[in-house]
Amino acid sequence: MPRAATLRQERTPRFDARLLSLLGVAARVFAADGYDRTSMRRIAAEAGMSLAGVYHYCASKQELLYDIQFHAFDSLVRGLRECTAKVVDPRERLRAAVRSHVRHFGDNMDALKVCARELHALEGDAYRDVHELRRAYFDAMHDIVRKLRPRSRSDRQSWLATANLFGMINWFYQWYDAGQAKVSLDDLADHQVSLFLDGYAAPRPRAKRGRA
Amino acid sequence: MPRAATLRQERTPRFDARLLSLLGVAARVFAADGYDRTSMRRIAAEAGMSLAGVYHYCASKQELLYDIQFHAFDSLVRGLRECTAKVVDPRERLRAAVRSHVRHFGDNMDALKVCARELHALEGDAYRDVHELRRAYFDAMHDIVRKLRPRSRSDRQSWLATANLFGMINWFYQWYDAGQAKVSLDDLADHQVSLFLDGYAAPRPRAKRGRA
DNA sequence: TATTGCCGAACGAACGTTCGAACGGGTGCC
DNA sequence: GGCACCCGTTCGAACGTTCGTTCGGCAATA
Repeated sequence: MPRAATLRQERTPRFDARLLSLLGVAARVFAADGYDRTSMRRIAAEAGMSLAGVYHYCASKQELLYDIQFHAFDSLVRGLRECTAKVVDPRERLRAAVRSHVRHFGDNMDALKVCARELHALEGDAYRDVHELRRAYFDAMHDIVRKLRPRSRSDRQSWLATANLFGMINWFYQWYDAGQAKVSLDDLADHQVSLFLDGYAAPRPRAKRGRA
Repeated sequence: MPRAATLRQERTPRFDARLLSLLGVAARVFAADGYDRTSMRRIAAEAGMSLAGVYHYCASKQELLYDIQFHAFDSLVRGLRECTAKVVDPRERLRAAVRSHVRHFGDNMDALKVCARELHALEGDAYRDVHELRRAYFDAMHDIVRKLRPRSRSDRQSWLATANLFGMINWFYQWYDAGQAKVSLDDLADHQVSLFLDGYAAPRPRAKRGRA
């Protein structure tokens, strides 16, 4: 399966728009019911077309899943680069990164659920492609975390911290309901950054960086 | 489906042992391939029995999943109570709780993966039962977190912190490989507790509790 | 007429589950 | 001891359903 096949070879604008809409429907149903429990017939029905009609826009069910995950991580990586490009202070870089992540997935929770749960449903090159993108995204975040404590010699500490940071900012798909949320996405991101940087027991003992 | 049906009505010791072994095989395969992608034929083969033989020990595929999740959370809740029973210091209570959690799932990663990913595969009463247990476990951990800052009026802060703590200590099934791990489970738990309590930017600014 | 968009109908495979029958070691009766 | 009988255990074979995918064809558009 070529990388992002359906997204690369350009068709008519109408075709691209319909495909994008189809991917949105597929992501929603995959997120709600799980990839394997979702039938192509269900996707077709929710997209308002026939079963065979779906196969006019994609080659297979797995390609739908691949496109969803590839697109999600691709725009995630690009968003991270843009958001942190002009920020130099390490703590503010982290805040920008987490805000980008949380906002991105909060606005598009379906894709996050699919990415978090259905990587293993991909096979062969599709798996490798998405896995590579995930790795690139992790490494970018790891770099940001590493610069928080530049004098730390061992990479293990920063690696572990990054893994746990991802735990925080990825797990929220399990409990965050964008519809009736009591906290905004930016507030959530700030909470997570402050938790990660200064901990819960001592929320603001450090005067080094003034955040009231 | 009655609560833990197959575990409650006691059969011969041989029966119970074989069922327990079957549940272990099922958890392993579910964790590796996902609940829906796993066929009963595959479970039967890995368990060394015939397809029909599996149905001698369980009523359905979903009951296998239910028993795995119920047993996991049940022993998790009980382990939490035991580990924190005699600890009074709030920080040490949290450490004991996280150690219990990480050790429990680190020794039994299959069950954690299944619990984290396959709750929605349960239906009806089975879903409600497991959901209830999860809620009870979360509430117990929330109580521990709350006592870290007793003067905090709002519950929202502690609730958010607990949710993010669960993100850390649950997400590690995504990257922790018990086989070739560079850190022990207890070290990982300590790292997570220290990260949660004091943050990454200031690893040990508090002299209150001395951990070199 | 040629191409694109789309559909109804079907195909082969795999699925979860069921059923009837066989095996094998106890138990009681002759 | 020999025998019938039961019950826990296991199995092969099948059932009905659902799945992903394909194919021939029909409108509409250019």
